[in-house]
Amino acid sequence: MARVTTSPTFKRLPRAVREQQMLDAAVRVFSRRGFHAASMDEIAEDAGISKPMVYAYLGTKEELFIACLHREGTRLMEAIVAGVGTDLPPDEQLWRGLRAFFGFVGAHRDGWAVLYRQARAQQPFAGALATMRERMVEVIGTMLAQALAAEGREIRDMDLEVMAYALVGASESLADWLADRPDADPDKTATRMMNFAWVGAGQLLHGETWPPAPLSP
Amino acid sequence: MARVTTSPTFKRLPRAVREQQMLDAAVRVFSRRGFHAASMDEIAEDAGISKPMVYAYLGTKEELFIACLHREGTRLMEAIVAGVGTDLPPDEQLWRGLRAFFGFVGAHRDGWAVLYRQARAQQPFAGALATMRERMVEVIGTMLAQALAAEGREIRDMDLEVMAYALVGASESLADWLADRPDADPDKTATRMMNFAWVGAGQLLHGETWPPAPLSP
DNA sequence: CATCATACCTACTCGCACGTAAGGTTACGC
DNA sequence: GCGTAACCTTACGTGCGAGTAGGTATGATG
Repeated sequence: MARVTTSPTFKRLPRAVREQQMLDAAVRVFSRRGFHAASMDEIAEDAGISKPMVYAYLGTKEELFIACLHREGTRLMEAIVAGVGTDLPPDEQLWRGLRAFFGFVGAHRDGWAVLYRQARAQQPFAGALATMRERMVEVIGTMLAQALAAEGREIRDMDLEVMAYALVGASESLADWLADRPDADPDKTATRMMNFAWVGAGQLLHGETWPPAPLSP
Repeated sequence: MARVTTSPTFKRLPRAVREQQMLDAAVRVFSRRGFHAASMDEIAEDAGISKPMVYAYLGTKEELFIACLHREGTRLMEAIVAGVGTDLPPDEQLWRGLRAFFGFVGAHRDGWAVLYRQARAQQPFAGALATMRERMVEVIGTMLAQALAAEGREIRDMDLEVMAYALVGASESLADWLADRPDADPDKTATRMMNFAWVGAGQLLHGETWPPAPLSP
């Protein structure tokens, strides 16, 4: 069938490059439309390529979404573990983790939207996301457990897990807050989160803050 | 066209009753399938009624979802304001709010899933949900502001807002945790949340807890 | 008992978007 | 220079599900 095909003859690129472009486009489109409302046509167009290429390289819509999820998730994890030094006091570790986390979200708002806002809701992906969250909860849990061990104290495992969940949840919520406010500063957000998580609302209301800065630096 | 229509001739019910049945069904189906994967046919079938009735009473799929959102949201809000007494010390107020909140989620897991897991992701509804969350944030913010005023202290508005967001976010996260664990106890979850939010991770690790119960009652 | 409104049904239309068949075109090795 | 493989296209087939047309029962009111 195909007609003369050629308009101004676009550049041909190696597969690896195109794949990244497609993933970039997919993340953008999924992020602003949602999984279902996003059409493969729009993703292809946004990537400057035609639809069958997307199918040829990344497979079906679901597989494409999984690929996005995987890439963004890996990036986030890497950013965090790179930020958290080892062998530091627990509050310092937490602080660095939060800084890295909010830094990432501030710099990759689309990725964040795909990763959490979308994946959490859509049935087939909730599992994959849950796995990622487990890992984060585990990381935080381990950190807290070490802090406890250093003090020679003990808390039930479930309490630790719940605490880690609360921490992760609060962070996710503030990440949403941050993602919706382009002018907000990731570092300030991290500071506020740290104050809330470490010092607690009760002490915070009494004027206590996490060392050394006052509540609003 | 229509055939003999009648099998054993089901009960005819007044509109108000059917509407509630439909909403019940819609919440169930939306909750387990997600907005898009849910079909109007399945909702109708689950409600024990045929599709055109749904359109006649509740309108299009979007409108139906909005109706679910509205009903569940109102119920949640009512449960909370009923729980929070007025003119109590702030920690007591927070504690009661959390109890009511987790109690509601424990008893209406489907409603919770629709309200948050779904609405947050789907484009057209994010706005409506955001409004509801604003209200909650405002309620909490006001509460915190009163607590501050009682102490004669002051914090920037934005810090209060962020703190409220963190609190709401942590609660949502634990609500998810709770919704996924049928055997978990809402009251215990509320206790853990209260400890985390009020006392803070730092003090918690030192063995401090919120009065009067120890960490795991 | 006629009449009207309300509850309720079966059986369709129709568009959208996933996924694909079949065929062009450029680049690179030999 | 020539084959062949990788890149890229247009133009479909197809299924599913939102929404509707048009008709049937039932109960209330005169």
